Amino acid sequence: MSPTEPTPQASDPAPEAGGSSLQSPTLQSEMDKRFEPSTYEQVWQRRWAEAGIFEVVPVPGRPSFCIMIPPPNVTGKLHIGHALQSTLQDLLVRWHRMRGENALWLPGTDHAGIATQLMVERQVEKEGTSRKALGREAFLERTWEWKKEYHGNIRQQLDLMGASCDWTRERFTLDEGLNRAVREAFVRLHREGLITRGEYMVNWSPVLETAVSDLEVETKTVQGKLYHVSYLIEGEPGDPEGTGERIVVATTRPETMLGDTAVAFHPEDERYAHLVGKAAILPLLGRRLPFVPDEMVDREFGTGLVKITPFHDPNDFEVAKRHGLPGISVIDKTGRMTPEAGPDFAGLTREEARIKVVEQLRAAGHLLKVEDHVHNVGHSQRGGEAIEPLVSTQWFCDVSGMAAQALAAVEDGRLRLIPDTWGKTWEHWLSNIRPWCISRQLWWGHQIPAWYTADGKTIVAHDEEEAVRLAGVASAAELTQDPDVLDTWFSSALWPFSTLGWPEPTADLKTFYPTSVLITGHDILFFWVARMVMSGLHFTGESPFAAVHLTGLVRDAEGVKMSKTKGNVLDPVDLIEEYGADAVRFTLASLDSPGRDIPLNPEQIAGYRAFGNKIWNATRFALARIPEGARVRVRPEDLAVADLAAPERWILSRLSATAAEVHEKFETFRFDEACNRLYHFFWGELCDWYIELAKPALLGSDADRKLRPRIGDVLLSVLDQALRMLHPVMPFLTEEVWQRLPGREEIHPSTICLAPYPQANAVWRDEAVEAQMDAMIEAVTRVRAVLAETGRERKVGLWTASPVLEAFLAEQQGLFASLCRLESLEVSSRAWSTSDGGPEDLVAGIGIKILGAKKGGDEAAERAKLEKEIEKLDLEIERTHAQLADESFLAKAPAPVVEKRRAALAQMEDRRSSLRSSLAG
RNA sequence: AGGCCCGUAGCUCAGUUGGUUAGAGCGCUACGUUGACAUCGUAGAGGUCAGCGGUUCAAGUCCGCUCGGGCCUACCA
Repeated sequence: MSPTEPTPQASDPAPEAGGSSLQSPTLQSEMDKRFEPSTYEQVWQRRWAEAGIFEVVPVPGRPSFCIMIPPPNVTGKLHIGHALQSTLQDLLVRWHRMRGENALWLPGTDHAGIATQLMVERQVEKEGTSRKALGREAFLERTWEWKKEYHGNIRQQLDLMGASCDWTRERFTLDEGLNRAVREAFVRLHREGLITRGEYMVNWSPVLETAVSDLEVETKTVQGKLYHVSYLIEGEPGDPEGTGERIVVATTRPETMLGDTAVAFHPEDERYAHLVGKAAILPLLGRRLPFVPDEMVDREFGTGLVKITPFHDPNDFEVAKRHGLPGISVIDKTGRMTPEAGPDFAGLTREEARIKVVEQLRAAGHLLKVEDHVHNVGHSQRGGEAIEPLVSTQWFCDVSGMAAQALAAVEDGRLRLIPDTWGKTWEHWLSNIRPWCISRQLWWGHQIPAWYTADGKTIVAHDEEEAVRLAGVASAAELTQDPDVLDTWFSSALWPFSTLGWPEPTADLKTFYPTSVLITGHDILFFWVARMVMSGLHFTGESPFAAVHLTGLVRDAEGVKMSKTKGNVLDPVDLIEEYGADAVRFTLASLDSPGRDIPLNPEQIAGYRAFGNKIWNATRFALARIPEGARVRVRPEDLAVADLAAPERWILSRLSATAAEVHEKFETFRFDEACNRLYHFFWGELCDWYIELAKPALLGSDADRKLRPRIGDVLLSVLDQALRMLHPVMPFLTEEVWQRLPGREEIHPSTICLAPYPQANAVWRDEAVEAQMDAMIEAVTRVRAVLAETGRERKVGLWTASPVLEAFLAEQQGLFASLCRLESLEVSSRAWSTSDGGPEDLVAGIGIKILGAKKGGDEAAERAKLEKEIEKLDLEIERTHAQLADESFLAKAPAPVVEKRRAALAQMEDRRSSLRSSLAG
């Protein structure tokens, strides 16, 4: 906010800060010529933590803003994608904090069931033991130890990034409170009939030995084979030789034929209608396979006959259900063949069995041909091996009703997806959703709150005590708890409210729920976002956040996905070490444009580090050169524009315009454009122009200074507000530099983190001075260019037909000359004549005449350049003439557009005549 | 198989509801070091906006098709 427009302030210093400045040791020393982020970044992070300024004590009456961190894997390491997401989350939370809101960024970690268990398994295997040998209790103890050991890593890395999380509210998906929420959710869903236990076909990972959900299966296209196998048709009873008729089925998985119980064909397939009531004989095992007609079969594919393996293929499972066919398990949970596969195959792996089945089929003359065949095979996302569809008893959650709710929430705007192109994907997935298999045969996770009695009853309860009561047994000893744990995403789905104390109606829940925005990668839209929305709507009646900002994937400089095997992984910790966290943050934020992946080039980070150096040095210059007693001004009357010279009025106007734009860009999650505005304001407008315009007064005599009242105050105040505007993106540098500004303690006594965010200030907007300055800037640039090209003596004449502009130029004559390093400058109201010699030009209504003598230079090249420029103008003038002669353009285009074209035409014609006289002279 | 996104300067990308001669950063070229910054300054070169067709007074922008790249979803044995 600007000093003129007070809003609720976060300016009350945290008690620990004691109202005094948070001193950084580096503040004691002179500012070095170069900035060195590593000298102050972590110093500030520690100071801020010690002062507790990110610990939220909600102030009643203020708006709340809350972001839940997408909890990283507790034993993991932050990758560059986390760095991007953390940057954006921190940016938003710092922005809202500076706007005086109750701004909470709640950190935490995820127990990440499979991933963590695998890591610990690998560790104990290195010690020569195994998970199973240790037993559940001992293994879990090891896993908790592991968690404790690595837990601090995530915080440390977030600290490096400058994350302003409230660590007093940190949560872990397996901690007591969240476990309570998980049990509550499970019991409620069960009592509503949405969670059930049953025997169904699931995606089984033989390596992990657990069921996984549909989402954890990745379909990969593989080059496989299609085996054509001939089956004999069973003869009439009492006819042991059979009819001699053969049929041919095609399969990509011959080993599953050992579990076949039928052969299917399309009900309308004339070729096979006569087979109804008959059966085929399964080669190798001699099992009788009835023929069944079923719509599932595609008549065009293969022979139009499909072998049915109810227990090892999801389609076949459905067919078998429809026709009452039995199923036979021939593959077990470790991926080996069962005794039911027959003595020749029992104990073999799936792969070995395939080879042996094919061998035996070939030997028996049943293998007709083998074709190459490209098909899709589901693979385990974690284990990497082919998923085995298996029938097993699992817990399922019927999410169809919740999915409809989630769909509606996006449709009616309670939840915004950003960018909104994700709406279609959202709709497609949610309207085709299937029951969610939520049980996992793992140990690390939330154990399912279900108990079994000796006589086979299932009791679902919040805890053992309740289970004993409900079961009507004497003690827990008579009950066995389900050994399985819940899918990790089941607890993550509750994250936005379980972290705030749900199911208890806590103060935090009231203050911060629903949360404001979720920032995460689009890769977990279904895994996590959709499930949070579903459970949020179901349990709280509200979307858990008002908006989801989905970021792209961070790629390498060439746009290639980062991967360890390619060796193109950029580690945020390394990048911070080399460039500083602020530069990394600025880069990531400025690359976040909607719906795009993010190519990260270290050269670009270096560019933004240079920007940091620019900020550093601009401040260093200001502090060294401002007049005695100059200070940051807070109140508007201290910087009344009426007293100020044009450059001061101009930069304050630009500052105000920038604040308005940045506000709009942050509001709409256009972090890239906000960063670009900030960059261009600071470097392009403040440094390149305003500071240059200030130099004659700051470095010159008292007389020079008299012409520029309050110049020091203006420079410091603009710096102050620019730093505050930049703070959410570059927290460390802005704090380090801002602390040195005299008078900044009136903005906030201890830290920029709690200083108000600058807002547009209408009294500073000055369209007239902006127009005049724009014209001057254009003219200065043109003069520099002409002088550079022609190598003339630096003597220049300006003229303009506009009296207002002429007066302005006359007033700024000294500055104009200094910006172009001119020896002399004349300003007049009339054009110079060709006889005055020298090239001329006309930009933004200002005529330019070079009055200085030739000092050499390539005359032919100059003429060629002029000619080219005139040619371009000719073309454009001709086009514009044609357009303005077009009746339909004049009739249909809006008047302002026509007016603009007319004005443009006049300008182009004026300019052309100027350039022509240059050529003539 | 269906859906989505992308194709703009050497590279990576902006470009709001269609409206001046299409922008930025990096890279490149020339010049510049009387003290904020060489992590710098000044200026410059560089684009038939993938292609074709359509709508419109007007298209990088809207529509259709084609080509090229990427992603997601999907049970064809």
